[in-house]
Amino acid sequence: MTDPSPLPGADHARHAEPTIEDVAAAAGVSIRTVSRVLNKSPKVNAQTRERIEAAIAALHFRPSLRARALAMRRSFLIGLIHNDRNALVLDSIQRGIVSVTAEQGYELIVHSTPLAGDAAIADVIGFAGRSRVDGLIVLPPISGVAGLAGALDGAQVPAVAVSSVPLDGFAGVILSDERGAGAQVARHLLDLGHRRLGLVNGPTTMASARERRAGFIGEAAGTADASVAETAGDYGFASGMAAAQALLAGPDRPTAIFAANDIMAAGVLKVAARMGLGVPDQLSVVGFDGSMLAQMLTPALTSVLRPFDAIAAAATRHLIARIEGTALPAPFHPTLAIVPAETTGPAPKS
Amino acid sequence: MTDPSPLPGADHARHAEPTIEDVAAAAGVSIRTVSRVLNKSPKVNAQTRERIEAAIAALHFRPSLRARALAMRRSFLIGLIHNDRNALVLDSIQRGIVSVTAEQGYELIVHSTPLAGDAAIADVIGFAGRSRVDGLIVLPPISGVAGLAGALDGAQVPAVAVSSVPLDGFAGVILSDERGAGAQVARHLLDLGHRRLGLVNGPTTMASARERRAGFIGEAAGTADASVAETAGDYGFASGMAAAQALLAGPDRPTAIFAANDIMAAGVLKVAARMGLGVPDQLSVVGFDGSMLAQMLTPALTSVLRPFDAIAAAATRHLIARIEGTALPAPFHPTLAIVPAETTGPAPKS
DNA sequence: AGGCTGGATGATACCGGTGTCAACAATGCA
DNA sequence: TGCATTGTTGACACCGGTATCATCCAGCCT
Repeated sequence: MTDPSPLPGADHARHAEPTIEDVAAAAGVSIRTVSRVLNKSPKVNAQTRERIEAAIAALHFRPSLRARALAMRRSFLIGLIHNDRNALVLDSIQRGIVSVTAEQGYELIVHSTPLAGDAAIADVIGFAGRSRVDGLIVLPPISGVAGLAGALDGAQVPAVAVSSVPLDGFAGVILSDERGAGAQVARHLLDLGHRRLGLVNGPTTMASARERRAGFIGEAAGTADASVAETAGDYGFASGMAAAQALLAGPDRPTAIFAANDIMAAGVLKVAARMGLGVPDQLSVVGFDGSMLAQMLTPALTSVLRPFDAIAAAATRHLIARIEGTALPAPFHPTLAIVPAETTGPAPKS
Repeated sequence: MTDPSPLPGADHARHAEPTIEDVAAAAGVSIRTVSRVLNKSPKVNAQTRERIEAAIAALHFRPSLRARALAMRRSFLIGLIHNDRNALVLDSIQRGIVSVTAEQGYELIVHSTPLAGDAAIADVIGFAGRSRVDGLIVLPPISGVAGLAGALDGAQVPAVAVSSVPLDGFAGVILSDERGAGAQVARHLLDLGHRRLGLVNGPTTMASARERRAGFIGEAAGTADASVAETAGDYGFASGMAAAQALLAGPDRPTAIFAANDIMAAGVLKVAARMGLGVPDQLSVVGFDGSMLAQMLTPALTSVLRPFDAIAAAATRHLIARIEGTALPAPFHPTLAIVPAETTGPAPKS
């Protein structure tokens, strides 16, 4: 059949994986027909199909992702971009992504960039071009970098952001009620009798942080004698401590503090301890994310649980649908629920 | 040159990335010569090389990883396998890996398996076969699964374990002095005057945990009136709490507890707080890993710092050297140093 | 019976690179 | 000047799949 040329360079092949040709020979058909079976084409005789499937099983044949990718001009690779140094939830997110990619025939390729700003954009575009991913999943905080979505769009790379709210340029895939969650927290604290509230904001560049703030402040405004003292935070531990120090310095310090993520809340707890403030007796604290950190802190942190694995899975499904041009799934509305733990209690009498 | 056949199926190409052929045309050479430049072959005239490199730069050409992979029968993909649900350090590890893969022309592909035991082995082998990775990096705890190394070996997949000590079947790539670190912890506590020591072990199936224990107990044995009470742990938070409850129940409770990782140490702190034991006044606690959790706890946890990013980078370098058949780098000996924080202090008088 | 129709299958080009080997020019040496 | 040698370069097959198109074979119609 083929040219009887001596095979060149000897066979230093490590894998010796069977190829589609081996399957075709075993089943007595052409490779094209095997290919049809692999792609579930309906135009194959039932008996032929069975014969081929038997051969595939017997040989433990797995089609080479890269040969297929080359021919189809698609890589079946989904890229994940992250640059968070405090990625408490990275594991859940990857688990959620892989659960979907595995069932849809994709693989997850990860790029963790140490850069920020425009350099990060260049790095991401370079990664996408190099690895030829079919699509990209972008995590905060890099997903909030201005211009990233536009750059990806320009490079024709489908991308979704694992973000709770629509991000500039990114499609709104996950629509969680951050505002409502912020309101829930305020309501929880108000119901416990707190009136002087403290807020440690997330980065104001992030829409989700702004939403949480709006919900929290809006709910508090509904109670006449309630007030909110705000401080800036950047989701980092140090910023949580700094914010707490600022909030707790004066005489009319808040009796409850809401931090926009668990990490900053941990910083608040540390400052409270140093100041000798009992939690929750003298100060209540609420975090956000429901990460494992919340449970591991002492006292256990009251926090708003976000189902990261489900969120990541939904983002992945959306991305794959976009890549394949199939019907887009409806936006995913995760439930954000406050999980009361040990850091919230009735407001002190004083 | 080529057949003037009408291009089929129209061009629904999304990327429109330039190919090696475009570069060759722009530089007025054959694709083979461009390929030589890409592979840094010395057999190219300096002027020709410059011309080609200029064309590459002008066209923003990036060679397609998958075409190259197909031709070279290598994927340039390195797989990372993890199954830890409490991956506090996953981020550092991925950052360390990517810092090396990026500079060596590889990409990182991640598989997170929800399975355990033999099913996990099958899952990993399936992943390796499907994605055709050139090599695999395996994280604990799945790296400790009996038979995994053998299975990978049988499948001809080069693999390294990011493990501190030689693991059954895996090459000893990282050789950290876990025993010495365990001894350091004991010494620290003995120097502070503690004599009744508690130990929350890691899984006894893990060599690194056994080493830490041996070092800790060995060092304590050198002090006549010192004693060590041991309990079992599985690196999980709940097991840390359970162990602490067991250790602290009796009348002659230890005045210092060493937990084999930070997560279990957090559990110990929580139990101590519930029992009203002041830390470090009545009880000292030491963790292991030096994760960000240690700093975020209150009081800040004394822990043994492990440079996970450097460890992961070293493992990656070793793996790539194995893949490419170049000289293996010397085993990496990371320094494990105890970082005193707020959870250790002088033994109580009593 | 002959032509038409549609389903099943195969031959062959192609995806974008690399490996092999031959062709060719320039150089060194006798 | 003739010839071997070295340095550059290109033609072509190939990696393992998929896409296009042609072919073959029944079954059906007039």
